[in-house]
Amino acid sequence: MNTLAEENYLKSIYHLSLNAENVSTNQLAALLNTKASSVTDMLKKLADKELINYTPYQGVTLTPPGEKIAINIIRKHRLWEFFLVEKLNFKWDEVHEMAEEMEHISSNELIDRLDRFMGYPKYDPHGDPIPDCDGKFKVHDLKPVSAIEINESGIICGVRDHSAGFLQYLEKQGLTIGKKIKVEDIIEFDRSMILQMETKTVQISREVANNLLITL
Amino acid sequence: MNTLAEENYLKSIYHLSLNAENVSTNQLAALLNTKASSVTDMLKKLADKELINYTPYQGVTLTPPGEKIAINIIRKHRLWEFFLVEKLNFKWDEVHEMAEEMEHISSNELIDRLDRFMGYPKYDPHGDPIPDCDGKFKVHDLKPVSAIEINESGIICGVRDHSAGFLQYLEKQGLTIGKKIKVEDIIEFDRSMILQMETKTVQISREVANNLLITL
DNA sequence: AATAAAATTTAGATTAGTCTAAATTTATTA
DNA sequence: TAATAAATTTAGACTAATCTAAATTTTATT
Repeated sequence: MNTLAEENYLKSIYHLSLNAENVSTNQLAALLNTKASSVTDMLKKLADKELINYTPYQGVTLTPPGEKIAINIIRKHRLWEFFLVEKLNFKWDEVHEMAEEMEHISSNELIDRLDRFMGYPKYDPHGDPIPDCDGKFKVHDLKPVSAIEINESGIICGVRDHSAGFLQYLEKQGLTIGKKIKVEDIIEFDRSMILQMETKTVQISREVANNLLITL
Repeated sequence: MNTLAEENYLKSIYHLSLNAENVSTNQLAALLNTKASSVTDMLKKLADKELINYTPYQGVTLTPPGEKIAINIIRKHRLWEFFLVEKLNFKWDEVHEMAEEMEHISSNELIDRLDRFMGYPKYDPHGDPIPDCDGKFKVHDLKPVSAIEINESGIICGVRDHSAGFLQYLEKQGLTIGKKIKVEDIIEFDRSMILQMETKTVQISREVANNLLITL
């Protein structure tokens, strides 16, 4: 098995890989709250284990075995988040830190049974897809609210920013997963958006619109 | 917060304290699968933190704060074991290793909610009492089957040996928590015992009888 | 293309937890 | 009670993961 630190590096490389071909040392250092020199050391170790492809100065990518491990950790993280919200009634902004610890519980049998216990959920409380026991998951393509025009509408299906502060703000505005919204107007001055919802109208900044994801 | 190693030492000291006033370095080394010299190092560290009372060569006891931490870890361990058996349908011999990891999930809010979710269970799958959120628990006094006479009876309420092998053996014989047994005979030669149960009669060795706990 | 800036790696040190081997203390026993 | 055995601690070393500071490589800019 891999150490906690190794698992966290693989997970971070996976996440950063979604936005860029090669993941850089500095990107990892920033995400992992560590120093670039520490990252370099770990990259060598992971490369020795053939979990990443590492060329000095050129960044890294995951090998297939490395990606498998990363996805398995993400599966665990999201299933535990689902458990915490659905079974223990935590709010969606409260579960991230706990799941950061729980994702390292090693047993796959445990996580598969947890999956069954909860009825094989497809999405976690933030709308992120939960990989199945073979690591497969739908990448339903979402767009930020900021990308749609006046009078277009969609259903809230995810967030880009997972910080507690952002999630709490959304909760307060009623902008939660599954809600239908329609763009009523866009303010020219700051491009903030006025959204029509079932029972009310809310105004959100461009920043918020960029981080709120919908399907049409 | 304390490290994983520290938590495991405190937990082990607690368990060993139940059988002896002072816990010795070698006892800890044996239980933790480590060397006496490693134990000494850790004892110094825990003494610095005032979690144990340590006098060189004389063994250790837990301080009140140390005991509180130990009991909290045991609470977590037993609640997770209960969860694994009751909600995820694991068998009683399968859950120990998983709970060894899960007991270190730090959030107390999480464990309190888990407790509520399961209806505040009083005993774990092996019959051990689960401390409540204030660390209190009943120490119902059990005796080994080997301590009762012919024609006396009792209800199985716990085990001394928690190894998977022993638990599997008990399961196969139907000697599980809650079952009523009566001593029908004791074989003089090896003091093995013949137990009358609801639907059948089983013979168990003295060794087994010593490790199977009942209430009268 | 030369130089400056940014990114990355290397070198050497640090901490937690562990180890072996040697030294010391306590317990046992002849 | 002196010698021996057992238990424990100390000394010094090791590994994983991190750090700072210096060196190197890549990228950007005149």
